[in-house]
Amino acid sequence: MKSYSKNQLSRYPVYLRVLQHLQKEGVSYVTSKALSKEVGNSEEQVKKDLAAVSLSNGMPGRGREVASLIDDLETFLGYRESTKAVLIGVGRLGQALLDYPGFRETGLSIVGAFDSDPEKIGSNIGGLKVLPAKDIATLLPPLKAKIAILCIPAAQAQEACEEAVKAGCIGIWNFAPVPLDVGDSAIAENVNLASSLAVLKHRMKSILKEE
Amino acid sequence: MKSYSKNQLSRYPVYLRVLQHLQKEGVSYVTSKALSKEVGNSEEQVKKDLAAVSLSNGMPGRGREVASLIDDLETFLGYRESTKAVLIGVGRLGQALLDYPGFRETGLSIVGAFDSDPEKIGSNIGGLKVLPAKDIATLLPPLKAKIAILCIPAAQAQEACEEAVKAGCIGIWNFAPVPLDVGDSAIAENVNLASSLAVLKHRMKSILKEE
DNA sequence: GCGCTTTCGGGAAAATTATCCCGAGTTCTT
DNA sequence: AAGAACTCGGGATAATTTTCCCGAAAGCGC
Repeated sequence: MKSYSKNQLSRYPVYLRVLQHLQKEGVSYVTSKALSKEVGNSEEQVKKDLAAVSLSNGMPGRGREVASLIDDLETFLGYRESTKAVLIGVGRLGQALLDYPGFRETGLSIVGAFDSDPEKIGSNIGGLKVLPAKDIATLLPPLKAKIAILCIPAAQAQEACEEAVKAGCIGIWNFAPVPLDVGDSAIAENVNLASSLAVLKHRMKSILKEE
Repeated sequence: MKSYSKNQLSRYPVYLRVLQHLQKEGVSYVTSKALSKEVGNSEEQVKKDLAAVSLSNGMPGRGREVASLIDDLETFLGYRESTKAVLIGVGRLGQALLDYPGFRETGLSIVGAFDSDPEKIGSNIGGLKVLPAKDIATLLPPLKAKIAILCIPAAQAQEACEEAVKAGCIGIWNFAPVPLDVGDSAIAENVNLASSLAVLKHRMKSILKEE
């Protein structure tokens, strides 16, 4: 079976987003070249990426059918099937994620929220009743969530991660800025804003120097 | 001059975070092997990464000095100097970022907030008075911000991006899920949650299959 | 219908990134 | 104090990722 690098996987949602936008504008065929302009990658990379997940072929001289590309990408990315997740840590960031309407179209449905703050437990945030974090072991399994979204301070992340994995989660979406040890029975994906910012700041230096 | 790949740059804040944690625990020397265990990368990669930004050498048989590594990393990452930024779009996510205390230690200071919602304009959020987005052209330049943090819906991102660049920003930290065209005089860095989630979901498949 | 242009597909080459490996120097153990 | 065990640094090797390139096929203009 084909394998996909992290970078390559990251590009697919971008293609999909652009294709959906094109479709809304009534475009029904698109060339790799045109798509590469939109997303900022090279034409060859777009071609290889699409060929790797698309069942249909492009037409020489015309391009690829937008509708079937969207089909293929949504299927490949699992947008068509629902994946259940729980959110751990209902702070500002956690609330922002609960509120984010875009998750629905990616097939992610947040079915539970946990927090350790007594003031928040029991309250209703984003349509979910906040559950006590200390009872994850008993309250999480019945929710059948496969993903745990960690929006808690770094100091508590490892512990929460372990509890979530024990409670049946196989994916940890980690927004805390620390590396996690998830063991072999789960996957961790980190969203590290400090890393993203480091890349931006370093790239900015080259512009400052040129001027 | 040495160049750094995006992935490599992303790793440095992770090293730094772990080193700071070790220092708090009273550790003064660390080996590449020990550090590699903490961050989950290979030992060789850690060695190369650190050698690329560190002025000091490690001691065979003993490792590297934690304090000087922290020094070197903070300097390299620009944590020691303040970088000014404005935030555009004070929704849930924007407010979460305004609130995030971790930015201060990375040298990022948010000096202004813009929104187009009349209800929000003029209100005080996170210690900043929200300014009208339509007046970015005149209100942004005096703030001397080099970075614009875009927390707005996809449909408005490109326009806001162009305004920010025109107003003097050379870095666009884009939280909208669309690729931006920033021209040659600026750098864009995307935080695309859909991409991150796509990576996680795809990796999770391998675990589901094994069982 | 017939060239001309465009675009695809995929093999080959180039570039980049990560890993392997070994000599040299330092600490630890006995 | 001498040998064993680590660890660093950095060159060499391997793997991966990206780019280059060309034949074939489809659309377009005349």
